[in-house]
Amino acid sequence: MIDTTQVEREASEDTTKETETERTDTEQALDACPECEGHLEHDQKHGETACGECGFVVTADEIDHGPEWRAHNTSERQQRSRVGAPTTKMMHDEGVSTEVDWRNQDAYGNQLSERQQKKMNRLRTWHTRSQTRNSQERNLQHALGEIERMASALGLPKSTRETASVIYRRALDEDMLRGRSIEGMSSAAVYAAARQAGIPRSLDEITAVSRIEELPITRTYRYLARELGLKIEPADPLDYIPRLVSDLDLSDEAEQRSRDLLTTVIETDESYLSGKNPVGLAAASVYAGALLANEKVTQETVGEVADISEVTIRNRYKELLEIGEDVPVP
DNA sequence: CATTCGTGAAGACGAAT
DNA sequence: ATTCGATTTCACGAATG
Repeated sequence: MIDTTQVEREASEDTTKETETERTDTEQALDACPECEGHLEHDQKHGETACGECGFVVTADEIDHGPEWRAHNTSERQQRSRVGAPTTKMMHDEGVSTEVDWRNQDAYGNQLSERQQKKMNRLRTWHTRSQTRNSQERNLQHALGEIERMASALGLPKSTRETASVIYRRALDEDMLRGRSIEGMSSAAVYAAARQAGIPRSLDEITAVSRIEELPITRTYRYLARELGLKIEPADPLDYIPRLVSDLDLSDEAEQRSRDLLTTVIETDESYLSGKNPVGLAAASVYAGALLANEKVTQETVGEVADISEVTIRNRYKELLEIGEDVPVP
């Protein structure tokens, strides 16, 4: 349950920013990331263009995420919300909190009129509501900010962020946060959401944008998946192929061959996936696909973009060709 | 010379006890 | 909590082009 009564705070922010001026409707501006050469993804909601790979933000529209409208119900809130906050700024505005004294006296100690008393009562009510009243609310704000930040750095679509938020809220409702870090749970939620959405990001990638180590993330994720009964298929290697192909600048043909190879292998032996790193499998099939399409890539480079050792690529690659040798060769 | 291939030791992880 | 089995990684050297 979310307390929807939150105080708007646009008043303090609209002075400096020109807000959402450029609303480029280009879904994805294709370009290369200056950091890691990964492909860039444009996030029009936030006016950011960030690398899908390393999270490097190319054009940042400052921290202002546009005007905040009042949201009257939950769905509106989800659509319009800047769900928590542009990260840091809001987080520490805990420091500027105000107190409304409980006594019905003015600053000089005079009793207030009845009318004034009523007014003060109303003020108190709204004040406590507006303040992140309990630890859960504060927790949630912090977490949602983090989720937003990480998802954006990973180039995940809006729907996935919402999934992550929902997962996090469920975890919070189930009181699963005890003894666990907000960061860990946020990261795990993002990871889970990405997998559910079929656009998996490997744990390494999550770790790269998270503020904590991989271990607590995996632990929390497992716990999360178990307790919440998240039905998550084991990551499908096919889902990794497009990204690898684009990172390696391979042709469509190579991608198609990779897919064909991988699907036939999976079909012939369902159990083949068990226990194996899906990224490794994807990388191997991409490598094989590139070779079949007569495009040159080394095991090393494929391993680099996939974050997989060449040895693993070798092993998988060998097995792939054994099982799926009936794919057409030019 | 660069790339690929094969190997054994060592670590990491999940499942079972 | 420990142990076991499978997988992955690392480091090296050999083979191949």
